[in-house]
Amino acid sequence: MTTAHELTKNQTLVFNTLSRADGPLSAYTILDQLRGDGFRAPLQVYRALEKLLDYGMVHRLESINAFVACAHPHNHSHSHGMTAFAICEKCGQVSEFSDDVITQRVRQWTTDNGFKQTKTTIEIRGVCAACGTA
Amino acid sequence: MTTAHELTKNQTLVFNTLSRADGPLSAYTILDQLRGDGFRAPLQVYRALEKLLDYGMVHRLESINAFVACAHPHNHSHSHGMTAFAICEKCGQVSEFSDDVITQRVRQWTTDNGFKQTKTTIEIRGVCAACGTA
DNA sequence: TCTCGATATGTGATGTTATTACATTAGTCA
DNA sequence: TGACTAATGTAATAACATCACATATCGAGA
Ligand SMILES: [Zn+2]
Ligand SMILES: [Zn+2]
Ligand SMILES: [Zn+2]
Ligand SMILES: [Zn+2]
Repeated sequence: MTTAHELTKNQTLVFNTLSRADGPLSAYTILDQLRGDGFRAPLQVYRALEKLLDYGMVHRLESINAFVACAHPHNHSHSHGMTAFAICEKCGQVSEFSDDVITQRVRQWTTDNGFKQTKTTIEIRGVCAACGTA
Repeated sequence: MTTAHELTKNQTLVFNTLSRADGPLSAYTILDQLRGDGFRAPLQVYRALEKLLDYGMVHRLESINAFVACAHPHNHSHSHGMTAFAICEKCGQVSEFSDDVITQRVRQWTTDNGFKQTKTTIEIRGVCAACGTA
């Protein structure tokens, strides 16, 4: 079901920047990294991000105003469930996972309450195993 | 276990503003509503919000950069579980709830992965029952 | 091939959200 | 009193995001 999306030049540049990064980047950090490629304005980044988010290739981390490449590069659908993120406040590493039980419980609540969900954000802030023992 | 906190003047003003509102407010909206009470700068709002968040009297909605008074005004602890929010994109109404199963599953993941969580954000965006049938 | 419409891009200005830095005021307690 | 802490006031700045308008690119059909 994974549709291959033909990325435009700017989308490719932004996606590659995120893919190479070892953690989430802010839009302005991406902009700075792409100055050498001709990027001059935030909108160039935000427009590319908008598409990449649509395609499911990138996620937005609401709690830190940053963006990260999807951890499942060959399966951009996330068709079955909601995605959760654990964000380390020490090293910035993000772990992406999904949990069917959580997905079901959220769906249960929305069903029970007549709420039509369009997007769900689950972000766990804290300290990762590596940083916790360091 | 609910500790009564003595609020300062600014904290009281900000909390009352949020309590009277029928939905979440941005810090700058709060500021505007408090101009008549002598508020002149964002920091006055942010400093009060910081304390109110500490006390658990107010929640920050990460996905919309806004703040809302806790829906459980006489029990600011949230001691037992994580709080989730359903945010209507039509009318702005926020429903606050907590689900033990979700809390347990998140804890399970963090335990399994050695992740020390400090705060967890769960926000469901969509359309509430009232707006969905309107 | 030409024209049209849709999509993508370039650019400056502006809007929105949050913090830094420093000065001042008010309460607490030897 | 003096010394300390918490709270407040204010200006400036930083960080994040969008609007408005111009230009470019590309493909479907006349
Ligand atoms: Zn993903
Ligand atoms: Zn870490
Ligand atoms: Zn609450
Ligand atoms: Zn609604």
